[in-house]
Amino acid sequence: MSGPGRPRSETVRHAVLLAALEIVEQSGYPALTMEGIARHAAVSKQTVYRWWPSKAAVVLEALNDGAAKLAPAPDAGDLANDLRAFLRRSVLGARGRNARLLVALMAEAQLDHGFARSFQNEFLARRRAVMVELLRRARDRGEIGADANLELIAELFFGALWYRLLAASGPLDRTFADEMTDALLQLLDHANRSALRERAAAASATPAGRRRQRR
Amino acid sequence: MSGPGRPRSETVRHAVLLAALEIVEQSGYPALTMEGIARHAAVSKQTVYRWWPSKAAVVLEALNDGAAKLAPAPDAGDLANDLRAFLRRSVLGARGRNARLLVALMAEAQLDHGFARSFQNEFLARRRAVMVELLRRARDRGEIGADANLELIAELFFGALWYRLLAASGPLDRTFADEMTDALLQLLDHANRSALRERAAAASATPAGRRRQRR
DNA sequence: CAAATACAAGACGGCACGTCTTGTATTTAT
DNA sequence: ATAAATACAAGACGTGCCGTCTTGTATTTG
Repeated sequence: MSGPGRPRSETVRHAVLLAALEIVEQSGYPALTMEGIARHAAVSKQTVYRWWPSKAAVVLEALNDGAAKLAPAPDAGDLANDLRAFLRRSVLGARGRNARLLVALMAEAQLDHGFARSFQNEFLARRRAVMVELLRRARDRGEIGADANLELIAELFFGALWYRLLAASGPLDRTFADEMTDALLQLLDHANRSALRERAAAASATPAGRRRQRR
Repeated sequence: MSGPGRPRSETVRHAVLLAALEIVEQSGYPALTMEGIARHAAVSKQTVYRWWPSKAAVVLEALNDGAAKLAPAPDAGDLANDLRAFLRRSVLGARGRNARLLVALMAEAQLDHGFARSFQNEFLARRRAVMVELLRRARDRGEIGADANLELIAELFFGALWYRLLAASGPLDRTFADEMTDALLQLLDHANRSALRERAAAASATPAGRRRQRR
């Protein structure tokens, strides 16, 4: 399968990712340089450039490596509980060391168009997709009106999350996650009621089933 | 009033701000350097460093200089119309050249803690404050329940706005502004109804199991 | 005139950039 | 075994910007 030639060293790869994380931890992302990564990893500079086009690419891979696989959304079959769990996990996962890495990557994405593409496709869009999938399941179960703009709902959440990360406008705690959950549920509930109202208009009145069904 | 010594040259100040804008326009923010600013403005490098600590500070001043004064929120005495107008203006004002400057400044704020303070205090917080003030007036008129979390509402909007700017998740058009308006109005409307319900709840015990309470 | 401040011009060492060169190590195909 | 192909180490190289410093000139107030 793999052609001729010396295979890529997994040891080197890990050393580079680890070095990047350690430098960021000790000196902050702005102090991270390609040269510094190579030095700290005891690796040739050329080798770093061979596999990663920029320090941001290194950090992104380190971050994704740490998260291993993209955590799937909870699926207990109940919108309110699933959404609450997902938002809590997302909010709490964007603190501490991860917060430092995330804001650095978002900053870099604004300054490097090439990296921006990777970051949007391999990170931001995927996170939104997980949440939209969670919402879509609820919609298929009939918990949400078919007219709900799921993408916009996801954007509202990730927008607020990133805004707190980038603008330091407030804490990223469970209270924030739950306030967001309540707000989003309310928006979705409204869409649901609208849909019900329309459906009811056709087949006489089932008066105001204004309840999200709990299983 | 001003002490002895040669006064600061307003000509030089304008030349520096203009040079920064032109360089960003022509070559992009990453290509902007303190040296380049000085060269392009035909000004001594030392002079630039005397008045601005970083290129981001130059750009921020250029941006604020362009906006002249912070545009006040519309105040026609009607929440829905005022909010819609404000969001439309905010969204449309974050496009084109401004978009390039804004994302660059947000990026820089993540990499430079000193600049982050200025940016948050002299820009982000002020924009939020204008919107919160708009909402507060509506609350004083009784259009919004007294328990509504106005700061969170403002965060939802600016979060989504910045997310579209930074993550390129969708267009910054009037449709987006109006969708946001509808969503926020709905959240505020709910708060209003909650307040009414609580006031009326003195008479009847609330049966409903598991109601989301606002804090 | 003296003191104080602003500005011009440019030198300076330091550092990271990204590329290039040279040599060695490790794998596959013949 | 040999050749081809690829990975890696080590480091030189020119370029550009960093932020500071030096020297000299211009402009204002007291």
